[in-house]
Amino acid sequence: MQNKQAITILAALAQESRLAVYRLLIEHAPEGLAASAIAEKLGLPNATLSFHLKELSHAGLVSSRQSGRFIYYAPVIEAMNDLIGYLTDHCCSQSDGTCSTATAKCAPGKRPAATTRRRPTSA
Amino acid sequence: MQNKQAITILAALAQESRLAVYRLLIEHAPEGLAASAIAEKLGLPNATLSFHLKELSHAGLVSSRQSGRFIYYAPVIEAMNDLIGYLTDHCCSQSDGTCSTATAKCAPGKRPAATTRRRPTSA
DNA sequence: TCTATATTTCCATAATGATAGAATCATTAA
DNA sequence: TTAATGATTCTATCATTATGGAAATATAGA
Repeated sequence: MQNKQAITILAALAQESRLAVYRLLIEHAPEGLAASAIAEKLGLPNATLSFHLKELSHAGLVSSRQSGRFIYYAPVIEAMNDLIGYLTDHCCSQSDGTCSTATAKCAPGKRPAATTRRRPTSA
Repeated sequence: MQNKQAITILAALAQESRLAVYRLLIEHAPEGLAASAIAEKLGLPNATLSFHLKELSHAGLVSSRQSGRFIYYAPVIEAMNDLIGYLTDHCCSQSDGTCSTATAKCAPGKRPAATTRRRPTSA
């Protein structure tokens, strides 16, 4: 993943409403949700939501498909994976050539689906 | 990790100069670099760099320590780990209670230190 | 067609973020 | 104390992003 692409994705997620939209879509993956449903669930005006969906879309974090009068938005897991990969590749010391401590923390072998969970210090 | 904290960190990283600063510091972990060295290496005016360092600092992504007339900035790996943890916890479908596909991608068991690397599709 | 609904674009406004020169503060050495 | 250097804050300016009402653009059903 390129630097600029990472910045685009980071910026897309670094906004309260957009992060909420993305997380909501994750909860409804892989089908996604219609824009109207998102707007209602998050209490966002249509125009505002549309603006944010465009941002997320542009960043490649969500995809859209039309179904009748509805447009369904769904998360693009791969984009998030790429971002996590990018961060993981740059989250640990590279001066000594290894990622010893950090890797253990960054990429634990197995993890349960959790909402409020601490990173395991000793994976 | 809280939502707002994640947004703060994401916003701190979602800026070209700041991401460059952070990556530079990662290359020089754990000692870090003096502000002057960062400014020189990245070609940033002092005032501009100081502004960005404050942002990174505020987000908890870097720490600073004074040494003589120099102030050394170092990356806080834990903050990045927390962010990756947060993203990992929300990067995959939760509707079915599992993270099957996504987990394999998000959290590969072991990975080498790489600069330009693709996420392994089959971990 | 006409109507209702879903969504986006347009637009103006407000809020926030970035930039960098100049002034200021802090530390050290002479 | 004075001078030199490292770093931050002050300040003004410019640029970007967010907001949301109103108008415009689809789509589907009557």
